[in-house]
Amino acid sequence: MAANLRQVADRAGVSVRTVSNVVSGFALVAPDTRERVQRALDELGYRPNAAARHLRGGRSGLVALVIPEIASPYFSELAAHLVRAAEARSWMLLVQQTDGDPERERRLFDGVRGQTVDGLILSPWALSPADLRRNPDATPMVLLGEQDADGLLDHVAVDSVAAAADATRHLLSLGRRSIAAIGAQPHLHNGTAARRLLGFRQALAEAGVPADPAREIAVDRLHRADGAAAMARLLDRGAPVDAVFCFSDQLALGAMHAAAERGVRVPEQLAVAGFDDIEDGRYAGPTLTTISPDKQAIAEAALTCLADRLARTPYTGPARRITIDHTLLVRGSA
Amino acid sequence: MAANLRQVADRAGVSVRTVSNVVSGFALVAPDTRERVQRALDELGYRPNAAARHLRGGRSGLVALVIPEIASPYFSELAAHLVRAAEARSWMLLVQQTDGDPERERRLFDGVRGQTVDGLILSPWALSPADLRRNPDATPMVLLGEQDADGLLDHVAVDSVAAAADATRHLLSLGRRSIAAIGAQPHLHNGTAARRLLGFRQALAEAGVPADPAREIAVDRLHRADGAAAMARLLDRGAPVDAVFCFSDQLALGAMHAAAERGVRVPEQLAVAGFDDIEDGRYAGPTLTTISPDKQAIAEAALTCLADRLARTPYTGPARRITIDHTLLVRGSA
DNA sequence: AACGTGGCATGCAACGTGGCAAGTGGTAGA
DNA sequence: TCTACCACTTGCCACGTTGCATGCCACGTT
Repeated sequence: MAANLRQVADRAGVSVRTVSNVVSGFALVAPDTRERVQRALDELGYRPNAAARHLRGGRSGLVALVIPEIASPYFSELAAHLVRAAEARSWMLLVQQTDGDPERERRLFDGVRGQTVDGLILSPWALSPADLRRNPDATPMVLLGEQDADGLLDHVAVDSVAAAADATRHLLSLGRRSIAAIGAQPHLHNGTAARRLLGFRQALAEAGVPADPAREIAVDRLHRADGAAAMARLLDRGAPVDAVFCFSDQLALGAMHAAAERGVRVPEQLAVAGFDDIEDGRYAGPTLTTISPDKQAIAEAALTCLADRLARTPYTGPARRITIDHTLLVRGSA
Repeated sequence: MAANLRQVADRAGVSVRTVSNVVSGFALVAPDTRERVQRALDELGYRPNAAARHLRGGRSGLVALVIPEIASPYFSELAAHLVRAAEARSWMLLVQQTDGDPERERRLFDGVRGQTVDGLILSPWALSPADLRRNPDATPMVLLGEQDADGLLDHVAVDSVAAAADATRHLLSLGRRSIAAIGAQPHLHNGTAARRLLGFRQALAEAGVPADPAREIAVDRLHRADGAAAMARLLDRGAPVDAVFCFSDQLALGAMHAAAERGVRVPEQLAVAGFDDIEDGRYAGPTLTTISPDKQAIAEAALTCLADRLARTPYTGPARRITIDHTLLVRGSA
């Protein structure tokens, strides 16, 4: 097995080049020659050598996805869409995780490229805009989320300001006025958290509800445990809270868990809204009201960006900033 | 950028071969030469060309993970461990999903190999043992789960019979006697489901509880929705059920959801146990009692198998069947 | 009969790297 | 002074593929 073009060519009595033409199907080959070669291909079980094609053609057929954590439901659901969308474009998806570590993030950001992958889909966590701008080679790259790199890089994201405002307005529409936000990340260059906080504040301001910094809870990570801890802090402080907008569903699920542990009823005493529309939220008790980004559209848009950049290499056109639709899904928790 | 050995060699005033020696660090190079070359490497920002190395050396540094769904929490958590374990061995992980489609499964099983990846980690869903045995090239391969391919392929799995029996015995120890099982898959060549059913039956038999086929519910997939539907069928039938062992946590979470919808209290009226120990279970209401497989150990074992096979290619030694430890985690649901 | 054309097939070269074995220059010992 | 040896360096080749340019042949035209 592992026959190469030369062996197939010998067997079919033609040149290597002709076999290559048959395999790629593009060049001009006489029908009977084509058939003879095809038979040899089948008999020997020929499979194109990816390494040689990569070396010759400069394309690996690989796209890297660099994210904080693949085990996080939002990212694993997104990865599922990306794998499918990539397959439709004859790409395969390489998954790398940074574990939220800036050093690893920088290393992967620099390292995965180097002719290994055709493109890079990066969800930055701690990298600063300055880090991001430093794109040493011409590897096409798309950023997920709103990192505000001065519009120099392709971005795909929902409008976090609008979405956060939508969620907050919904909580306001329920008559809640003591609304907290969980998920601020002032210590990170994380445009996403900052923009969700902005949308939250805007909606409160619109409704004439005074901002209360004590109700804006920062978290280190976006795990359930962080949401639970934040909720616990909020409740144990004793200040009135009748609703909470969490910047991710994971945070929201953790927050609901902490509320349940303290006997606080959701949604009666505490309305909870999340962000991401992960599957768990649909089965939580109560089911989670959330902002649903169109994940399939994100995947499609990201790959389209890469494909476009790749088509005209080196394409140094203006960065694209693609905004993806979102929906407010009202369920049981708010 | 994208300098190659030749350019570095020209700059350093040495031969390509010497630069290669410096880069790989293995051969004999005079200290001052090494330093000079190193400077040229740094100045030009040299990065080894993955394609050329792959072509020359036959190793791509890639391992493929072929699973039904990356969005499924069990698999995404496992993938997280695999990415980390792979990185420790200088491998990168390529993720492919079959969506439970036998045709795609077969295609990926055959197709990903072909010199593209150094190894294959496969979690078969619908492929028959006969399909699995047909390993056309020598690409090292590890199976996750118990597919019973006559011991011809490397396997890594927990002992599903023992684990299912452990979970069932726990339900029995609570005094429950009307115990159902959700997750049978008689229509698939799925050794895992079959073995969990076997363990379930064994534990019942040990306790002298008669087997009741009507309490063994089959499912098509392992999603929450399947668990919810199965639970609904079970409850709506009106036959007494005071406990249920689900073959996955996703099924269990769905089942708990369906129970809650019908006002059935867990664990008072219905004890629920799952399998997989996914993160959601730790935050469900009530928290989910489950069998916890050591996922990190699975990841390590799978990669070790691949590495061993790869080290002595073509290693046609006997297949290894590695059994991974599991623990029963007793939490709120049972 | 010589020529041009178009359909098809082929040889050469190169992508960047690393194994192999030979080559270089210098030093120590005979 | 010659040789043997050592430490270091190098040229050549092959991995499998595809772009390019060219070769060959048959057929129809002039």
